[in-house]
Amino acid sequence: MPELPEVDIVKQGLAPFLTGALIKRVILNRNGVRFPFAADFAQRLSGQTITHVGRRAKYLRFMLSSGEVLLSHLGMTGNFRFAEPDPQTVEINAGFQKHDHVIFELSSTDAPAPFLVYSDPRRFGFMELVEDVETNKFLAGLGPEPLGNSFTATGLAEGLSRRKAPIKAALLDQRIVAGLGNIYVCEALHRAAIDPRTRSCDLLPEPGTPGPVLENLVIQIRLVLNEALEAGGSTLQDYRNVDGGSGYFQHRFVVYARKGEPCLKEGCNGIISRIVQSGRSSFFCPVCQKG
DNA sequence: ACTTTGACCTGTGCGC
DNA sequence: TGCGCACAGGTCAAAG
Repeated sequence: MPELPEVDIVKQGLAPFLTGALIKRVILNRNGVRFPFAADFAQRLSGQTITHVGRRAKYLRFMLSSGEVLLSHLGMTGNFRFAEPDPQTVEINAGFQKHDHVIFELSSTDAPAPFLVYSDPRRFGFMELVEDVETNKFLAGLGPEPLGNSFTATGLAEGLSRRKAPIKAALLDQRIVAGLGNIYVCEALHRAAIDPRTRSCDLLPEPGTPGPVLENLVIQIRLVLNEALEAGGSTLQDYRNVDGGSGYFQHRFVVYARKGEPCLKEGCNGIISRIVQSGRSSFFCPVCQKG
């Protein structure tokens, strides 16, 4: 899926066109994606104006004039695009594609096309209308934004201090830090020279102090996310920005998907390994990534 | 309380 | 060419 940088690029692509746009109606091409849509989902959206488009962790948040918020998670393969209906067809949803599940008809002065289409082949994403963002179950337990001021080495140390799970699994846990996924955890751990199998609690020199290793890890997480943002995110297969374009950060992966290739760290002669942790691939250099 | 595993889906690429 | 298998950016519920 889109991780934090990709979701943010989507937000940046949507915000200029959706802010102030009126949702004239919503067409659902199936009952739900990952979760079923509420029975009145389309009806509650119709007639609303989008007042703001934001992001929290990997969630998009569309603030509505009603005060409700449309929460959208892209899962692994979710994407938004603007589309024109086929003028030759009578049916409103003709001309759309197999996995176009939700179609918003907009009244917007400057959107590239009058329809905003949510497409998601694997249907791991979901959309939900929430009345109170503060108490929403998906948002309530999230950890700090990794690019925000509340993400600190001290706070990270607190979260890891009693954890015996590998650091790889802990950084994927959105309650520890919110927005990282498999790619950027692999890349950040390589930059920080940390073996992904290291027990989280072992990264603290002593309980209560983050120490230089976690201080550096925080810096490296921020760096890799910022570099990915500047590159427009990473495109593997499905991820596309709102314009249908690719990101470019995949060309700058140092470990992810590089099994068997040489480590690119200056002076390191290691070969990138792939192991499975918590059912996910971890790529790392066994030579320069030590606990 | 913490950790791991299975489940949810479709598509793609590879070996045979 | 076709088939089966492994794998893919995520996260939740259930089981250990």
